[in-house]
This record gives sequence, structure tokens and C-alpha cells, in this order.
Amino acid sequence: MQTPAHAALGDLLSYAGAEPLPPGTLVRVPLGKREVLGVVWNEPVSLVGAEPDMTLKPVGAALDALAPLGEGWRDLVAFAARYYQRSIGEIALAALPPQLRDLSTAQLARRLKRKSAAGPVAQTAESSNPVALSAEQTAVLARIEEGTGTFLLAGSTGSGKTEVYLRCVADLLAREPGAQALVMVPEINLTPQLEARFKARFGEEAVVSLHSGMTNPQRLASWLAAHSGAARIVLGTRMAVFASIPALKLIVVDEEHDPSYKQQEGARYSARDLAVWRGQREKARVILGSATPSLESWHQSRPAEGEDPGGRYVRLAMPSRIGAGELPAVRLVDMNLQPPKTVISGALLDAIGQRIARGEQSMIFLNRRGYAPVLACGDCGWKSECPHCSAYRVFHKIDRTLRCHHCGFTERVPRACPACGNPDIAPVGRGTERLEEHLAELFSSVKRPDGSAVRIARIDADSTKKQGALESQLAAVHAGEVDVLVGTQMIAKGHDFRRITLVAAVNPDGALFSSDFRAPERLFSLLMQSAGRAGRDAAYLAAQGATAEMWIQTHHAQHPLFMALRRHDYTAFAAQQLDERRAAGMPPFAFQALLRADAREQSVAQGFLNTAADQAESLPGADVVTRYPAVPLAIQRVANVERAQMLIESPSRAALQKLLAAWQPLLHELRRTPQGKGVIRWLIDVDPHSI
DNA sequence: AGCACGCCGACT
DNA sequence: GTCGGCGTGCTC
Repeated sequence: MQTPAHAALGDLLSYAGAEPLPPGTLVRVPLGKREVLGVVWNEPVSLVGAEPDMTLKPVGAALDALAPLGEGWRDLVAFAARYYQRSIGEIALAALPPQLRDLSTAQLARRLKRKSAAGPVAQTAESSNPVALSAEQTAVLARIEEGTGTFLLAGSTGSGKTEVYLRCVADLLAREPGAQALVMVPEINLTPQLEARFKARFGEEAVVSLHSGMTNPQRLASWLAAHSGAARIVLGTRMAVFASIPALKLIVVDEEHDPSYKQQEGARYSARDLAVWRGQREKARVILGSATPSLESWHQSRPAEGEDPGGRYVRLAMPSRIGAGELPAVRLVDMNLQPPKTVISGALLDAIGQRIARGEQSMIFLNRRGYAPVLACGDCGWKSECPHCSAYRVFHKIDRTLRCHHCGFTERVPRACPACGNPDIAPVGRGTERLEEHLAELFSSVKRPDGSAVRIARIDADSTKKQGALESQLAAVHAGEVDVLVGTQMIAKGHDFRRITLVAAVNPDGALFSSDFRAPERLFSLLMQSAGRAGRDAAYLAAQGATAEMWIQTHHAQHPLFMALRRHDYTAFAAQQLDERRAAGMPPFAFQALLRADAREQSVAQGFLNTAADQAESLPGADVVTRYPAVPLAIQRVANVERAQMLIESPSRAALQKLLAAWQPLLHELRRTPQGKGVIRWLIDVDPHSI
């Protein structure tokens, strides 16, 4: 009858109840010695006259102050559970606000009484006087209005995608009383500004947010508002895709290419893919928006007016920036022509210096936090390895620590080499901390227009750990209190800096020759997004007489990725990447899953996987599903746990799904045999992001 | 996942 | 002599 619990316990548990409860009803049920939250899943079955083969425990109190969860929601949960090889209970429970688990019926009723019913959407100043649309925005909106299904909105950074979302929501709310919309963004950091914009347009009452940064009571309140229909607009991160939204008619997935939409622990779902599925199921329009769509979405889409109707999504383009300058000119600096060990080339230094002299801002990216990725002894070759992981600990100069970014193990930096006693141990490589320090030295003699010293700031996961730190640091940049901003990809996303006219990536080469076939896609997208941070305010550029520039320092200045980037030509880059993927039989032309196992010994983890692969031989679908040999993960050991994985691949998604479904019970079984002894955990990752 | 039961090391 | 380590097993 219901579904609490996790893991290897049968998907659905049966309970006895005096009254038939409709599916979707939330109930409290006894499980072992505990009482847990459950959801009535199937229509009740009458056992009158039947001989019970087991004694059923009685179902507990129903949370009947709450409307039962709808069929659409239950279908979504069931699909996600099936597709990602997890139990229904795990998905359902993760989808419900945590506080619902430990709230009594009476407490819940009290909660609900406080909430008012759905009101009309308030007309605010902005909603009665919206900004004028560009021709491209108008055309795109018209196309969405007349169509149904899923749309891929490929719009340059600064082309006004958010305004399109706002209009689509406004049109929907005006057209269909009671209809609801779901708008997703990849990162928590991006929700406050989006929330502000939606609330300004639609009023405080109409909008709620759902993300993991909220407190439990806040999350419950938002969830209840969405479930009851009081909230017309639900904003959130990937978890929001599972919100109960009974009158869902529109889903927006902003920055749909962003890897954050893929959950990386527990049930490894893709919120973007589930959004598309949910939209189809609910007959809701889905808009996937991005300046650099994922190759999966690009491949699935075709132009609206094209001759080739084969795509599942309608592709809509907004190539022009509005209110913003031209896309920045991309300048490639060939680091092979620079003196060895150059960090910032002379030309880039000059360019930044000119900006400082004019009172403009520059932004420099380095996707590596800390001071230096390794500390090494020049005498004996000691390196700052983590004792628990197969990785180096990163040197953080700020607090004089060596920190493992994988297991968190932190120690004070030793005075001398721990192996040979040599006091001369040196940082190798460069992170944002060291870059910040280096820039401060380089610009120590440079003065701002008013004669004061150059102000350099750093934004990364370390500088923003404290609550509200990111907001205050961003505010300082907006207020013009910073001349040069150094940071990780954290600053590449979404933030609308008005006075930045130069963006630089000082060392992006790592991703060019990575073993991860998605690395180029991610790099291109990151660099495009970064470029989009520069010159966002045409009026400012004109007043300054400035042009926006994106600088890239590389040892591979002729690389096709950079050539495409220089022309801001996503289409060409995508075509080239898709050709490579097609030739190599990789996604989106094949479907993948990873089977992973962790153990104290690498051989145990691999043994488990390889035995499992042997057993899969006779399963349905096995003939068209390739199983590669088990290999260690790129970072083989984390926190003293050895990790192994096996790639599973097929040109047929259905065959892959069929095999995985049949495989799962065998894997549970295998764990109980001697072959599975020592396996700490195993998991299946469907459509994995990094392999 | 919880939460039990169950068999081996350093403390009152 | 106990408290507690987490290995193994069960939950309608």
C-alpha cells in the first residue's frame, strides 16, 4: 500500500486499513520499531474472504488535512525510480519536504490553517509597465505561444532569455486561471536574483522558492503553497522538479546545459531530463534555455522553420544581445611565444592596466581554488599527498593549511619536508589565492584614476563560505569597489556585472585533452558564459568609449574550440563535437550507465563488478549492451575507500534500461555472496556525466 | 536508511 | 566485570 524505506527492501509495502485511502494520501506507518511517513501508492485491495499470507500491520494516521499527491506526481516519481534504478520510496521521500516526516497530523493541520487560499496575482508596478521586447523576443514568444511540447531556446548571453521566461509565465497566468509554472536554475546562488525579478513582476504571494539552502520550515511552507496551488510560480534548483504542482502548465529550465542539474549522489537523476518527461506527461510546455545548449538537447532539436522535422524539441534562436554591447572580441594569447613561467602575459597585463586607468573592471578566471594545488620538496621529491586519498592536498596560504579537496583532511603546513627535513618546500602550480597575490604584486605600483591603490578581490568557494559572504562580495563589485576580480567558475554564471569590460581565462588548457569526452563541451560553455560577463551594458561601454574583450591564454591557440569561440560560433562547435561523438559512438548517439562499487581493496571492488558483468551475460538486452571491464576511478581512493567502475553502453536506451532493471536484483543478491564480501556500497548511475 | 542483535578491546 | 566498536540482518 505504501512506500517508505530505502534500498533493497521491496518497493512497496502493504498495510491494513479500515477505511480505503485514495492513492497519494500521506500516512504514518509502523516500520520495524519506528513510525515513518508513507504514501499510499495503489488502490486499496479488499482482502475480505482472502487468506492472508502474512499478517499486515495497521496503517497509522492519514495526513488527510493535505490533498492526496496527484497522479502526475506519482507517475513522475515512479518513472524516476524506474529509470534511475532506485526504489519508489527513496525518490518519493526525497521529493517531500523533510519536515513532513516528523510533523504530527495535528501540527500539520495547524500549519495549513495559517496559510491563506490562492489569491489573484497582484498587479505590480513592473507588470503594468513592462519593458519593450526585441524583435527576436517577440518572434520567439509567438512561436512558443502557438506551439506545444518542448522548446530549446538558444539565446546568447544578454539576449534577454529571462524576459522571455517572464512573458511566458505572464501569458500563462493571464490565460489560464489557476495554472502554475516551474522555473529551474542550476545553482542556489542564482535563485535570489531570479526570485527578486519574478516577485517584482508577479508579486510576493505568487512566487515561492525551493532549494536546499532553505530552512526546513521555509521549505515546507513553499512546498505546501505549491501543492495547494496558492503559489503560481515555483522557482528552484534541481530538487524542485519533484515538487507537487497540481496545475503545472509550464516548465522553464534555465542554463539547461549546466552539469548541476545532474544529481551526483543518492538517486542520480537529471532534473532537466525529468523536466522534459514531466512536461510531456502533464502536457505542459517546456522551455530549455541556454547560450550553449547541451549537445544532447542540441541534437534532439531542430529549427522551428527548418526543412528537417526530425527533432523532438523546437529550436528557437536569439542571437543578438539587447541593451548590451557586441559580444566581446576574443583575444588568444599564444603562451608558447611567452617567456617560460609567464603567468599573465605582458599584453594582457597592459590591457588590464588600461581598464584600471579608465576606472573599468576586469575579471580573471582560474578554475582552481587555494594557493597551489601541490606542495613539493625540491630535495627528496616529497609531495603533499593526502594520506587517505589518491590525490594531492592543496596548499591554502591564508590559513597555512594543506587541505584535501576530496575527503576534507586538513593539516597545518609543515615547516620542513616531512620526509627529509629540508626546510625549502615550495608550492607548485597556481590557484586563485596565488593569482590574487601575484596580481597584487604586478599592480602594486599602478594607481587608479584618483591616485589610490588598485583593489583586487577574490571570489571562490573559500572566500564565500560564510553566510551572506557571496552577496556582500558581489555587492562590492557592483558598487565599483573592485578593479580586478579573481575567481573560479562561480563568477562565470549569471551575475550581471555592468562595469566589467575585460574577462580573462589564464589557464584553460587542462580540459582540451582530458580523458572525459565531455570536457571540451564544458570548457566551451564556461568560456562562452565567461565572455558573456563582459560588456553587458552598452550605454556604459559607449560612455567609456570602451570595447569588451575576452582574453584566453593558451598553449594551443589554433585549437578548433578556440577558433569557434573567437567567432562566438556555438553552432560550428556543436557540429564538430557531434561529428566526433557520432564517429566514436558516444552520447548522444549511445546511451550509457556506470556500475560503481566501493571497497577497502580495489581488487574487491573490481571483482564485484566483473562478476556482476559475467552474470549479466544471460539477461535480456545483454546482446546489444556493451559491458566494459571494471577500472579504477580517476581518483581511485577517497577517504581510504577504493573505488571502481564499469561502463555500460548501448545504442538502444530501451535495451540498456531492460538490462539494468533485470540486473539490479542480481546485484543485491551478489552482495550477499562471497564475491560481494567487502563491498562497502554499489550504485548505478544512468546517463552519467563524467566517466 | 535506521535500528536491532552480536561478539571482541580499554575503562570505572 | 561493563561500555562501545561497527559487521550483519531485517523492516509489510
